[in-house]
Amino acid sequence: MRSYGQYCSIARALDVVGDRWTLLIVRELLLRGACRFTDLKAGLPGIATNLLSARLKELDEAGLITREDAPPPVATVLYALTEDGRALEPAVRALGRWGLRRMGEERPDDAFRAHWLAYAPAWFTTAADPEAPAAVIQLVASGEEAVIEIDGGEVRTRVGRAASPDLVLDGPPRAVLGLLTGVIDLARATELGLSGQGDMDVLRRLRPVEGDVPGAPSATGF
Amino acid sequence: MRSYGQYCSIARALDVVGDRWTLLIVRELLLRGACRFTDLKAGLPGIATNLLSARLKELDEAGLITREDAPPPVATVLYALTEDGRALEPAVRALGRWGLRRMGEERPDDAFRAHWLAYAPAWFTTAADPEAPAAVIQLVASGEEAVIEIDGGEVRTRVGRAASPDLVLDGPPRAVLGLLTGVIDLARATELGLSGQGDMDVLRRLRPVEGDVPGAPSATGF
DNA sequence: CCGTATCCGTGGAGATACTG
DNA sequence: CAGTATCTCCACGGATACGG
Repeated sequence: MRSYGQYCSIARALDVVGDRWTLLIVRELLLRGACRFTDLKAGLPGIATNLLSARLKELDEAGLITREDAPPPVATVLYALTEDGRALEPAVRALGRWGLRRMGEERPDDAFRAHWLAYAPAWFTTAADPEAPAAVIQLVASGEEAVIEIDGGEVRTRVGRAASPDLVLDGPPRAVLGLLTGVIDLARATELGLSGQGDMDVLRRLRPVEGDVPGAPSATGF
Repeated sequence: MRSYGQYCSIARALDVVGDRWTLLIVRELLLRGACRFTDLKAGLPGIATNLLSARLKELDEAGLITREDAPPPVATVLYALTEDGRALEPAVRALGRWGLRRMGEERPDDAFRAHWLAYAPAWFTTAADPEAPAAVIQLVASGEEAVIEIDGGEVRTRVGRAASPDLVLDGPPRAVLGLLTGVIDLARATELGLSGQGDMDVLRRLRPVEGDVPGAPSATGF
Protein backbone atom coordinates (compact mmCIF):
# COMPACT_ATOMS: atom_id res chain seq x y z
CA MET A 1 0.00 0.00 0.00
CA ARG A 2 1.08 3.46 -0.80
CA SER A 3 1.96 5.37 2.38
CA TYR A 4 -0.28 8.22 3.44
CA GLY A 5 2.79 10.28 4.20
CA GLN A 6 1.39 11.68 7.41
CA TYR A 7 3.11 11.76 10.78
CA CYS A 8 0.02 10.57 12.62
CA SER A 9 -0.27 7.27 14.41
CA ILE A 10 -3.59 6.46 12.79
CA ALA A 11 -2.20 7.03 9.33
CA ARG A 12 0.88 4.99 10.19
CA ALA A 13 -1.28 2.14 11.43
CA LEU A 14 -3.23 2.22 8.19
CA ASP A 15 0.01 2.30 6.22
CA VAL A 16 0.58 -1.19 7.59
CA VAL A 17 -2.89 -2.72 7.98
CA GLY A 18 -5.04 -0.50 5.80
CA ASP A 19 -4.84 -2.69 2.74
CA ARG A 20 -7.86 -4.65 1.67
CA TRP A 21 -8.05 -8.07 3.42
CA THR A 22 -5.20 -7.34 5.81
CA LEU A 23 -7.25 -6.82 8.96
CA LEU A 24 -9.40 -9.83 8.15
CA ILE A 25 -6.26 -11.95 7.93
CA VAL A 26 -5.29 -10.61 11.34
CA ARG A 27 -8.79 -11.50 12.57
CA GLU A 28 -8.33 -15.08 11.42
CA LEU A 29 -4.95 -15.37 13.10
CA LEU A 30 -6.30 -13.85 16.31
CA LEU A 31 -9.17 -16.33 16.37
CA ARG A 32 -7.33 -19.43 15.22
CA GLY A 33 -3.81 -19.01 16.46
CA ALA A 34 -1.08 -20.54 14.33
CA CYS A 35 -2.52 -22.05 11.17
CA ARG A 36 -1.84 -23.03 7.60
CA PHE A 37 -2.39 -21.26 4.33
CA THR A 38 -5.39 -23.44 3.61
CA ASP A 39 -6.95 -22.74 6.99
CA LEU A 40 -6.63 -19.04 6.35
CA LYS A 41 -8.14 -19.40 2.93
CA ALA A 42 -11.06 -21.34 4.40
CA GLY A 43 -11.64 -18.59 6.96
CA LEU A 44 -11.48 -15.87 4.34
CA PRO A 45 -14.13 -16.80 1.80
CA GLY A 46 -13.73 -14.67 -1.27
CA ILE A 47 -10.01 -14.01 -1.12
CA ALA A 48 -7.86 -14.91 -4.11
CA THR A 49 -4.86 -17.11 -3.41
CA ASN A 50 -2.43 -14.66 -4.93
CA LEU A 51 -3.76 -11.90 -2.71
CA LEU A 52 -3.54 -14.02 0.42
CA SER A 53 -0.04 -14.92 -0.55
CA ALA A 54 0.92 -11.30 -1.15
CA ARG A 55 -0.63 -10.09 2.10
CA LEU A 56 1.12 -12.77 4.13
CA LYS A 57 4.40 -11.67 2.62
CA GLU A 58 3.69 -8.04 3.51
CA LEU A 59 2.62 -8.93 7.04
CA ASP A 60 5.79 -10.95 7.44
CA GLU A 61 7.95 -8.08 6.25
CA ALA A 62 6.12 -5.70 8.57
CA GLY A 63 6.87 -8.02 11.48
CA LEU A 64 3.25 -8.80 12.30
CA ILE A 65 3.43 -12.51 11.57
CA THR A 66 5.97 -15.31 11.49
CA ARG A 67 6.12 -18.17 9.03
CA GLU A 68 7.53 -21.20 10.72
CA ASP A 69 7.92 -24.75 9.50
CA ALA A 70 5.74 -27.02 11.55
CA PRO A 71 7.34 -30.07 13.21
CA PRO A 72 7.76 -33.23 11.05
CA PRO A 73 4.31 -34.85 11.30
CA VAL A 74 2.69 -31.78 9.78
CA ALA A 75 5.47 -30.69 7.45
CA THR A 76 3.95 -27.41 6.36
CA VAL A 77 4.31 -23.74 7.04
CA LEU A 78 2.40 -22.30 9.98
CA TYR A 79 1.51 -18.63 10.14
CA ALA A 80 1.23 -16.97 13.52
CA LEU A 81 0.99 -13.45 14.88
CA THR A 82 3.97 -11.86 16.56
CA GLU A 83 3.51 -9.79 19.71
CA ASP A 84 3.17 -6.77 17.43
CA GLY A 85 0.44 -8.50 15.49
CA ARG A 86 -1.44 -9.66 18.57
CA ALA A 87 -1.38 -6.08 19.81
CA LEU A 88 -3.88 -5.29 17.06
CA GLU A 89 -6.56 -7.16 18.95
CA PRO A 90 -8.06 -4.08 20.65
CA ALA A 91 -8.34 -2.33 17.30
CA VAL A 92 -9.91 -5.33 15.60
CA ARG A 93 -12.28 -5.74 18.52
CA ALA A 94 -13.30 -2.11 18.46
CA LEU A 95 -13.98 -2.29 14.76
CA GLY A 96 -16.02 -5.43 15.26
CA ARG A 97 -18.00 -3.82 18.04
CA TRP A 98 -18.84 -0.94 15.75
CA GLY A 99 -19.68 -3.38 12.99
CA LEU A 100 -22.38 -4.96 15.16
CA ARG A 101 -24.67 -2.14 14.16
CA ARG A 102 -24.48 -3.34 10.58
CA MET A 103 -25.26 -6.96 11.38
CA GLY A 104 -29.00 -6.42 11.14
CA GLU A 105 -28.86 -5.68 7.45
CA GLU A 106 -29.93 -8.82 5.66
CA ARG A 107 -27.55 -10.17 3.03
CA PRO A 108 -28.45 -13.82 2.59
CA ASP A 109 -25.43 -14.65 0.45
CA ASP A 110 -22.92 -13.68 3.10
CA ALA A 111 -20.56 -16.47 4.04
CA PHE A 112 -20.63 -17.61 7.64
CA ARG A 113 -18.17 -19.62 9.73
CA ALA A 114 -18.37 -21.32 13.10
CA HIS A 115 -15.50 -19.39 14.61
CA TRP A 116 -17.23 -16.11 13.83
CA LEU A 117 -20.20 -17.44 15.75
CA ALA A 118 -17.80 -18.16 18.58
CA TYR A 119 -15.85 -14.94 18.84
CA ALA A 120 -18.85 -12.62 19.01
CA PRO A 121 -20.02 -13.63 22.50
CA ALA A 122 -16.42 -13.92 23.66
CA TRP A 123 -15.57 -10.38 22.61
CA PHE A 124 -18.83 -8.57 23.00
CA THR A 125 -20.38 -9.98 26.14
CA THR A 126 -19.32 -10.34 29.76
CA ALA A 127 -20.60 -12.57 32.55
CA ALA A 128 -23.40 -10.86 34.41
CA ASP A 129 -23.15 -12.75 37.67
CA PRO A 130 -19.69 -14.10 38.53
CA GLU A 131 -21.02 -15.92 41.59
CA ALA A 132 -23.54 -18.07 39.74
CA PRO A 133 -22.72 -21.69 38.82
CA ALA A 134 -21.09 -22.49 35.49
CA ALA A 135 -23.34 -22.69 32.45
CA VAL A 136 -22.99 -23.92 28.90
CA ILE A 137 -24.85 -22.71 25.81
CA GLN A 138 -24.82 -24.57 22.52
CA LEU A 139 -25.13 -22.36 19.46
CA VAL A 140 -26.22 -23.52 16.03
CA ALA A 141 -26.59 -21.15 13.10
CA SER A 142 -26.59 -22.02 9.41
CA GLY A 143 -25.21 -25.41 10.34
CA GLU A 144 -22.20 -23.88 12.11
CA GLU A 145 -21.77 -24.89 15.72
CA ALA A 146 -20.15 -23.19 18.69
CA VAL A 147 -20.21 -23.42 22.45
CA ILE A 148 -20.32 -20.71 25.09
CA GLU A 149 -18.98 -21.61 28.52
CA ILE A 150 -19.79 -19.18 31.27
CA ASP A 151 -17.59 -19.85 34.25
CA GLY A 152 -17.16 -17.41 37.09
CA GLY A 153 -16.66 -13.99 35.60
CA GLU A 154 -15.38 -15.40 32.37
CA VAL A 155 -17.09 -16.06 29.05
CA ARG A 156 -15.17 -18.60 26.98
CA THR A 157 -16.22 -19.88 23.59
CA ARG A 158 -15.11 -22.52 21.14
CA VAL A 159 -16.16 -24.10 17.89
CA GLY A 160 -18.03 -27.40 18.06
CA ARG A 161 -20.52 -29.28 20.23
CA ALA A 162 -21.02 -29.50 23.97
CA ALA A 163 -21.94 -32.74 25.70
CA SER A 164 -24.85 -31.50 27.81
CA PRO A 165 -25.54 -27.81 27.38
CA ASP A 166 -27.99 -25.97 29.61
CA LEU A 167 -29.46 -24.30 26.56
CA VAL A 168 -29.39 -24.85 22.82
CA LEU A 169 -30.01 -21.87 20.55
CA ASP A 170 -30.71 -22.56 16.92
CA GLY A 171 -31.63 -20.16 14.15
CA PRO A 172 -30.33 -17.92 11.44
CA PRO A 173 -27.07 -16.11 12.32
CA ARG A 174 -28.87 -12.77 12.57
CA ALA A 175 -31.20 -14.09 15.23
CA VAL A 176 -28.60 -15.96 17.28
CA LEU A 177 -25.92 -13.27 17.19
CA GLY A 178 -28.36 -10.39 17.49
CA LEU A 179 -29.80 -11.85 20.66
CA LEU A 180 -26.43 -12.65 22.20
CA THR A 181 -24.94 -9.25 21.53
CA GLY A 182 -28.00 -7.51 22.88
CA VAL A 183 -28.97 -5.77 19.68
CA ILE A 184 -32.39 -7.43 19.61
CA ASP A 185 -34.59 -8.90 22.27
CA LEU A 186 -35.92 -12.45 22.57
CA ALA A 187 -39.25 -11.63 20.97
CA ARG A 188 -37.59 -10.20 17.89
CA ALA A 189 -35.10 -13.07 17.73
CA THR A 190 -37.99 -15.53 17.79
CA GLU A 191 -39.64 -13.66 14.95
CA LEU A 192 -36.41 -13.99 13.02
CA GLY A 193 -36.52 -17.74 13.46
CA LEU A 194 -34.72 -18.44 16.71
CA SER A 195 -35.58 -21.57 18.63
CA GLY A 196 -34.33 -22.26 22.13
CA GLN A 197 -34.34 -25.55 23.99
CA GLY A 198 -33.48 -25.69 27.64
CA ASP A 199 -33.12 -23.09 30.34
CA MET A 200 -33.59 -19.70 28.67
CA ASP A 201 -32.68 -18.03 31.95
CA VAL A 202 -28.99 -18.65 31.37
CA LEU A 203 -29.18 -15.94 28.75
CA ARG A 204 -29.31 -13.45 31.60
CA ARG A 205 -25.82 -14.54 32.52
CA LEU A 206 -24.51 -12.75 29.43
CA ARG A 207 -24.35 -8.99 29.45
CA PRO A 208 -23.54 -7.20 26.19
CA VAL A 209 -20.50 -4.97 26.57
CA GLU A 210 -21.16 -1.29 26.78
CA GLY A 211 -19.50 1.25 24.65
CA ASP A 212 -20.44 1.88 21.12
CA VAL A 213 -22.75 -1.07 20.90
CA PRO A 214 -26.17 0.45 20.43
CA GLY A 215 -28.29 -0.26 23.45
CA ALA A 216 -31.48 0.27 21.53
CA PRO A 217 -32.16 -1.45 18.24
CA SER A 218 -31.42 1.28 15.75
CA ALA A 219 -32.82 1.45 12.27
CA THR A 220 -30.43 -1.07 10.85
CA GLY A 221 -32.93 -3.65 9.73
CA PHE A 222 -32.98 -6.03 12.66
CA MET B 1 -15.89 -0.71 -1.98
CA ARG B 2 -16.70 -4.21 -2.91
CA SER B 3 -18.30 -6.07 0.01
CA TYR B 4 -16.39 -8.87 1.65
CA GLY B 5 -19.55 -10.92 1.68
CA GLN B 6 -18.97 -12.27 5.17
CA TYR B 7 -21.47 -12.28 8.01
CA CYS B 8 -18.92 -11.04 10.52
CA SER B 9 -19.06 -7.69 12.26
CA ILE B 10 -15.44 -6.90 11.48
CA ALA B 11 -15.96 -7.56 7.79
CA ARG B 12 -19.14 -5.51 7.84
CA ALA B 13 -17.35 -2.62 9.49
CA LEU B 14 -14.66 -2.77 6.83
CA ASP B 15 -17.33 -2.89 4.13
CA VAL B 16 -18.20 0.62 5.25
CA VAL B 17 -14.93 2.18 6.41
CA GLY B 18 -12.31 -0.08 4.87
CA ASP B 19 -11.72 2.05 1.82
CA ARG B 20 -8.55 4.01 1.46
CA TRP B 21 -8.80 7.46 3.15
CA THR B 22 -12.14 6.75 4.78
CA LEU B 23 -10.93 6.30 8.34
CA LEU B 24 -8.64 9.29 8.00
CA ILE B 25 -11.61 11.41 6.99
CA VAL B 26 -13.39 10.14 10.08
CA ARG B 27 -10.29 11.07 12.10
CA GLU B 28 -10.46 14.62 10.80
CA LEU B 29 -14.14 14.93 11.60
CA LEU B 30 -13.63 13.49 15.08
CA LEU B 31 -10.84 15.96 15.78
CA ARG B 32 -12.33 19.04 14.16
CA GLY B 33 -16.05 18.60 14.50
CA ALA B 34 -18.18 20.09 11.75
CA CYS B 35 -16.01 21.55 9.02
CA ARG B 36 -15.78 22.48 5.39
CA PHE B 37 -14.46 20.62 2.39
CA THR B 38 -11.37 22.79 2.37
CA ASP B 39 -10.67 22.19 6.05
CA LEU B 40 -10.84 18.46 5.42
CA LYS B 41 -8.54 18.76 2.47
CA ALA B 42 -6.06 20.72 4.56
CA GLY B 43 -6.12 18.03 7.22
CA LEU B 44 -5.66 15.24 4.69
CA PRO B 45 -2.47 16.13 2.84
CA GLY B 46 -2.11 13.91 -0.19
CA ILE B 47 -5.77 13.30 -0.93
CA ALA B 48 -7.11 14.17 -4.38
CA THR B 49 -10.16 16.39 -4.43
CA ASN B 50 -12.20 13.94 -6.46
CA LEU B 51 -11.49 11.19 -3.97
CA LEU B 52 -12.42 13.34 -1.00
CA SER B 53 -15.60 14.25 -2.78
CA ALA B 54 -16.38 10.61 -3.56
CA ARG B 55 -15.68 9.45 -0.02
CA LEU B 56 -17.86 12.14 1.48
CA LYS B 57 -20.68 11.00 -0.73
CA GLU B 58 -20.20 7.40 0.36
CA LEU B 59 -20.03 8.36 4.02
CA ASP B 60 -23.19 10.36 3.61
CA GLU B 61 -25.00 7.46 1.99
CA ALA B 62 -23.80 5.13 4.71
CA GLY B 63 -25.23 7.50 7.31
CA LEU B 64 -21.91 8.32 8.97
CA ILE B 65 -21.91 12.01 8.15
CA THR B 66 -24.33 14.80 7.40
CA ARG B 67 -23.88 17.63 4.93
CA GLU B 68 -25.64 20.70 6.17
CA ASP B 69 -25.72 24.18 4.80
CA ALA B 70 -24.05 26.52 7.22
CA PRO B 71 -25.98 29.61 8.38
CA PRO B 72 -25.87 32.68 6.05
CA PRO B 73 -22.58 34.34 7.08
CA VAL B 74 -20.63 31.25 6.10
CA ALA B 75 -22.76 30.06 3.20
CA THR B 76 -21.03 26.78 2.63
CA VAL B 77 -21.61 23.13 3.33
CA LEU B 78 -20.49 21.78 6.67
CA TYR B 79 -19.67 18.11 7.10
CA ALA B 80 -20.22 16.52 10.47
CA LEU B 81 -20.34 13.03 11.92
CA THR B 82 -23.64 11.47 12.86
CA GLU B 83 -23.97 9.46 16.07
CA ASP B 84 -23.10 6.40 14.01
CA GLY B 85 -19.97 8.09 12.76
CA ARG B 86 -18.89 9.31 16.18
CA ALA B 87 -19.26 5.77 17.43
CA LEU B 88 -16.18 4.92 15.40
CA GLU B 89 -14.03 6.84 17.85
CA PRO B 90 -13.01 3.81 19.93
CA ALA B 91 -11.93 1.98 16.80
CA VAL B 92 -9.97 4.95 15.45
CA ARG B 93 -8.39 5.44 18.85
CA ALA B 94 -7.39 1.80 19.14
CA LEU B 95 -5.82 1.90 15.70
CA GLY B 96 -3.96 5.05 16.64
CA ARG B 97 -2.73 3.51 19.85
CA TRP B 98 -1.37 0.60 17.90
CA GLY B 99 0.14 2.96 15.37
CA LEU B 100 2.22 4.61 18.09
CA ARG B 101 4.67 1.77 17.76
CA ARG B 102 5.36 2.89 14.20
CA MET B 103 5.93 6.53 15.08
CA GLY B 104 9.61 5.96 15.80
CA GLU B 105 10.39 5.16 12.20
CA GLU B 106 11.88 8.26 10.66
CA ARG B 107 10.21 9.57 7.50
CA PRO B 108 11.21 13.20 7.21
CA ASP B 109 8.81 13.96 4.37
CA ASP B 110 5.72 13.05 6.35
CA ALA B 111 3.22 15.86 6.63
CA PHE B 112 2.42 17.08 10.12
CA ARG B 113 -0.48 19.11 11.50
CA ALA B 114 -1.09 20.89 14.77
CA HIS B 115 -4.26 18.99 15.57
CA TRP B 116 -2.41 15.69 15.30
CA LEU B 117 -0.01 17.08 17.86
CA ALA B 118 -3.02 17.86 20.01
CA TYR B 119 -4.98 14.62 19.84
CA ALA B 120 -2.13 12.32 20.79
CA PRO B 121 -1.84 13.42 24.45
CA ALA B 122 -5.63 13.73 24.67
CA TRP B 123 -6.21 10.17 23.52
CA PHE B 124 -3.14 8.37 24.73
CA THR B 125 -2.42 9.86 28.14
CA THR B 126 -4.34 10.29 31.37
CA ALA B 127 -3.79 12.59 34.33
CA ALA B 128 -1.54 10.90 36.86
CA ASP B 129 -2.58 12.87 39.93
CA PRO B 130 -6.14 14.23 39.88
CA GLU B 131 -5.62 16.10 43.13
CA ALA B 132 -2.70 18.21 41.91
CA PRO B 133 -3.25 21.80 40.73
CA ALA B 134 -4.01 22.53 37.09
CA ALA B 135 -1.07 22.68 34.70
CA VAL B 136 -0.51 23.84 31.14
CA ILE B 137 2.05 22.58 28.66
CA GLN B 138 2.82 24.36 25.42
CA LEU B 139 3.89 22.09 22.56
CA VAL B 140 5.80 23.17 19.49
CA ALA B 141 6.86 20.74 16.79
CA SER B 142 7.77 21.53 13.20
CA GLY B 143 6.23 24.94 13.68
CA GLU B 144 2.88 23.44 14.69
CA GLU B 145 1.56 24.52 18.07
CA ALA B 146 -0.75 22.88 20.57
CA VAL B 147 -1.62 23.21 24.23
CA ILE B 148 -2.18 20.55 26.87
CA GLU B 149 -4.32 21.52 29.83
CA ILE B 150 -4.24 19.15 32.75
CA ASP B 151 -7.10 19.88 35.08
CA GLY B 152 -8.21 17.51 37.78
CA GLY B 153 -8.35 14.05 36.28
CA GLU B 154 -8.79 15.38 32.80
CA VAL B 155 -6.29 15.98 30.00
CA ARG B 156 -7.64 18.47 27.47
CA THR B 157 -5.77 19.69 24.43
CA ARG B 158 -6.23 22.26 21.72
CA VAL B 159 -4.41 23.78 18.80
CA GLY B 160 -2.63 27.07 19.36
CA ARG B 161 -0.75 29.02 22.03
CA ALA B 162 -1.19 29.32 25.76
CA ALA B 163 -0.72 32.58 27.61
CA SER B 164 1.57 31.41 30.38
CA PRO B 165 2.34 27.70 30.21
CA ASP B 166 4.14 25.92 33.04
CA LEU B 167 6.32 24.18 30.49
CA VAL B 168 7.18 24.65 26.83
CA LEU B 169 8.33 21.62 24.86
CA ASP B 170 9.90 22.22 21.47
CA GLY B 171 11.48 19.77 19.08
CA PRO B 172 10.89 17.47 16.18
CA PRO B 173 7.51 15.68 16.27
CA ARG B 174 9.18 12.35 17.03
CA ALA B 175 10.76 13.73 20.16
CA VAL B 176 7.75 15.64 21.46
CA LEU B 177 5.16 12.94 20.76
CA GLY B 178 7.44 10.07 21.71
CA LEU B 179 8.06 11.61 25.11
CA LEU B 180 4.41 12.43 25.76
CA THR B 181 3.11 9.03 24.80
CA GLY B 182 5.75 7.33 26.92
CA VAL B 183 7.46 5.52 24.10
CA ILE B 184 10.80 7.17 24.83
CA ASP B 185 12.28 8.71 27.93
CA LEU B 186 13.51 12.25 28.48
CA ALA B 187 17.13 11.40 27.77
CA ARG B 188 16.28 9.90 24.39
CA ALA B 189 13.93 12.76 23.56
CA THR B 190 16.71 15.22 24.28
CA GLU B 191 19.01 13.28 21.98
CA LEU B 192 16.38 13.59 19.29
CA GLY B 193 16.38 17.35 19.68
CA LEU B 194 13.83 18.11 22.35
CA SER B 195 14.20 21.26 24.36
CA GLY B 196 12.13 22.05 27.43
CA GLN B 197 11.70 25.37 29.17
CA GLY B 198 9.95 25.59 32.49
CA ASP B 199 8.93 23.05 35.07
CA MET B 200 9.79 19.63 33.64
CA ASP B 201 8.09 18.03 36.63
CA VAL B 202 4.66 18.64 35.15
CA LEU B 203 5.48 15.86 32.69
CA ARG B 204 4.87 13.45 35.55
CA ARG B 205 1.29 14.56 35.55
CA LEU B 206 0.79 12.70 32.29
CA ARG B 207 0.59 8.94 32.35
CA PRO B 208 0.61 7.08 29.04
CA VAL B 209 -2.44 4.85 28.70
CA GLU B 210 -1.87 1.18 29.18
CA GLY B 211 -2.97 -1.40 26.74
CA ASP B 212 -1.13 -2.15 23.61
CA VAL B 213 1.14 0.84 23.89
CA PRO B 214 4.59 -0.68 24.29
CA GLY B 215 5.84 0.12 27.76
CA ALA B 216 9.41 -0.45 26.74
CA PRO B 217 10.91 1.18 23.69
CA SER B 218 10.80 -1.60 21.15
CA ALA B 219 13.04 -1.86 18.13
CA THR B 220 11.10 0.62 16.09
CA GLY B 221 13.79 3.17 15.55
CA PHE B 222 13.11 5.64 18.32
C1' DC C 1 -13.27 30.66 -3.08
C1' DC C 2 -15.70 26.04 -2.76
C1' DG C 3 -16.61 22.06 -4.61
C1' DT C 4 -17.58 18.88 -8.67
C1' DA C 5 -16.45 16.56 -12.99
C1' DT C 6 -13.25 14.62 -16.40
C1' DC C 7 -9.24 12.56 -18.28
C1' DC C 8 -5.38 9.53 -18.09
C1' DG C 9 -1.47 6.59 -16.44
C1' DT C 10 -0.46 3.14 -13.06
C1' DG C 11 -1.08 -0.35 -9.87
C1' DG C 12 -3.84 -3.29 -7.07
C1' DA C 13 -7.82 -6.51 -7.02
C1' DG C 14 -10.12 -10.59 -8.67
C1' DA C 15 -10.62 -14.97 -11.29
C1' DT C 16 -8.50 -18.84 -12.89
C1' DA C 17 -5.02 -21.94 -14.54
C1' DC C 18 -1.03 -24.13 -13.36
C1' DT C 19 3.26 -26.09 -10.89
C1' DG C 20 6.45 -28.04 -7.05
C1' DC D 1 -1.46 -28.76 -0.16
C1' DA D 2 0.80 -24.42 -0.91
C1' DG D 3 1.39 -21.36 -3.33
C1' DT D 4 2.98 -18.86 -8.31
C1' DA D 5 1.77 -16.99 -12.88
C1' DT D 6 -1.15 -14.68 -15.94
C1' DC D 7 -4.77 -11.94 -17.50
C1' DT D 8 -8.48 -8.46 -17.26
C1' DC D 9 -10.38 -4.60 -15.24
C1' DC D 10 -11.42 -1.21 -11.97
C1' DA D 11 -9.82 1.97 -8.38
C1' DC D 12 -6.62 5.21 -7.08
C1' DG D 13 -3.76 9.28 -7.68
C1' DG D 14 -2.74 13.44 -9.97
C1' DA D 15 -3.76 17.23 -12.86
C1' DT D 16 -6.79 20.19 -14.65
C1' DA D 17 -10.91 22.22 -16.24
C1' DC D 18 -15.41 23.60 -15.08
C1' DG D 19 -19.86 25.52 -12.43
C1' DG D 20 -21.74 28.11 -8.31
